[in-house]
Amino acid sequence: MTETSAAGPAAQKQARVRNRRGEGGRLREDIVSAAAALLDETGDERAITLRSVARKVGIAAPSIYPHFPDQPAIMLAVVQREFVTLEAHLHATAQKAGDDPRDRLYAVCHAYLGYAQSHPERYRTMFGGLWMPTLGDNSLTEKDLVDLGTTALQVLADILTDCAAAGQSSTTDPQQDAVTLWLSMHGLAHQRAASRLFPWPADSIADAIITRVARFKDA
Amino acid sequence: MTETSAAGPAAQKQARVRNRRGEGGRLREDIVSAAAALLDETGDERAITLRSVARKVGIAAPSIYPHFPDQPAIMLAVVQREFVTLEAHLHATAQKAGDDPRDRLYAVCHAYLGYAQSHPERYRTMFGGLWMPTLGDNSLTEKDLVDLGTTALQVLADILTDCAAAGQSSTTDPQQDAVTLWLSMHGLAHQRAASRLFPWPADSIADAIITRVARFKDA
DNA sequence: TGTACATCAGTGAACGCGCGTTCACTGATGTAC
DNA sequence: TGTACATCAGTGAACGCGCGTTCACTGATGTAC
Repeated sequence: MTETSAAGPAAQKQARVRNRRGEGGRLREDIVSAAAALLDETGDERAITLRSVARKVGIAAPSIYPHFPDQPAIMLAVVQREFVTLEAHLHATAQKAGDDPRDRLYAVCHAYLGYAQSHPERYRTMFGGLWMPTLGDNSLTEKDLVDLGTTALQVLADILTDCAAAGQSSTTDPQQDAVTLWLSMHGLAHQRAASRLFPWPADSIADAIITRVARFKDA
Repeated sequence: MTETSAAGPAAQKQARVRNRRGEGGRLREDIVSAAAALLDETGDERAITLRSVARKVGIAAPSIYPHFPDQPAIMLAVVQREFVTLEAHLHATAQKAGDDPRDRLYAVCHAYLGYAQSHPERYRTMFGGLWMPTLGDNSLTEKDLVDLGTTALQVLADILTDCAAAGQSSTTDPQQDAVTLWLSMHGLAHQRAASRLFPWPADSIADAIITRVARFKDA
């Protein structure tokens, strides 16, 4: 989860060189990166306009149109890419965490919370719901939205199934308990992303939630 | 939690009559009500502009200024009023729920979730964080923001203390566990408010969370 | 009781700004002959 | 090998719109005399 590929040269001022013939599609990636960078910098989805993104990339505003039909389409692309990044991060964490399912569950949950904490603006946007206006006013489809995040949820469900198989969790419905667990993590992650002013208790609060919601036997 | 006082006559078209002398302050309430109504209707904070609020109230745009210095000040007033409503609702629910602390805790949690479900746009705005731009760009102070929601949290903490005293919960730190419980409820409430498309499990999910996070002894 | 007047509760026109979107265009570059 | 040309990757000017904000104003109404 480094920043190297995401921010890139799109953040530069105006030294942008035109893509070679046949490589015009690269601009699409630059546009998405610029929008993500703008989100990180301003912390406000409202700052992501067609014109502000174009300025950030270093192109004229109409140059967006061959790549995106409207502003919500850019937001969707940002959010989709960010979900892929998050899910890859969770998968990698699960791999590294070793064979014990319980350890894996803790590791993945903490990785999830860590992502939200290091990219609060992106997290807020991904789950905030504001970037997706009324369907029909724009180019977004219902399927675009339903698909988001299902992979991340499945990672949790799979590990919870392993916990049950290993006799570590007393869950009888890992799929449902994974949703429950995610919802609890989301409450913590979202409030952290939304408010620095909240009366935060000890860091161990995450473990306290995981232990109990995952039905670990020593809870 | 009826709508009678909140929506009021401000929703009308253009039949607005000028307030009597000395009662100009009433316009302030009408402005807040109009902003809340606009939020319910559009589901989008971005739709709440000085001009759109003025149109909704049936006044000229500059008439806002004697009552609010800027748009964030209107948003703060909406959110503050909504928190007062929510907290009154929780208090009333706790009163009605009777003497058993455990029953009271379930009742208050369900009342909280019910509020979020019946006013998803308001809930999202109250906790979404988008309406509060960088402090310093506007008339909002840090204290304005910290104070929000502390009463609601205290309701939970008080009941959890009662649960412990009655031997129903094994919590040793009701204040911290109230925060934990609220964060879990918030995850559920916020995701409900943000996405109708989520793969929602059974309704009993709320009880499953409450029982375990509140450390009820039969969890 | 009548009347002058200060105040209150707003209005209406105007400004400059950034926005999304359109249109005709330009200049570099790969390709067909 | 040279050259004409189609295509690609964008540009620049312009439009109408809603926004926040300013300014001088208006007309009703309560009040002092």
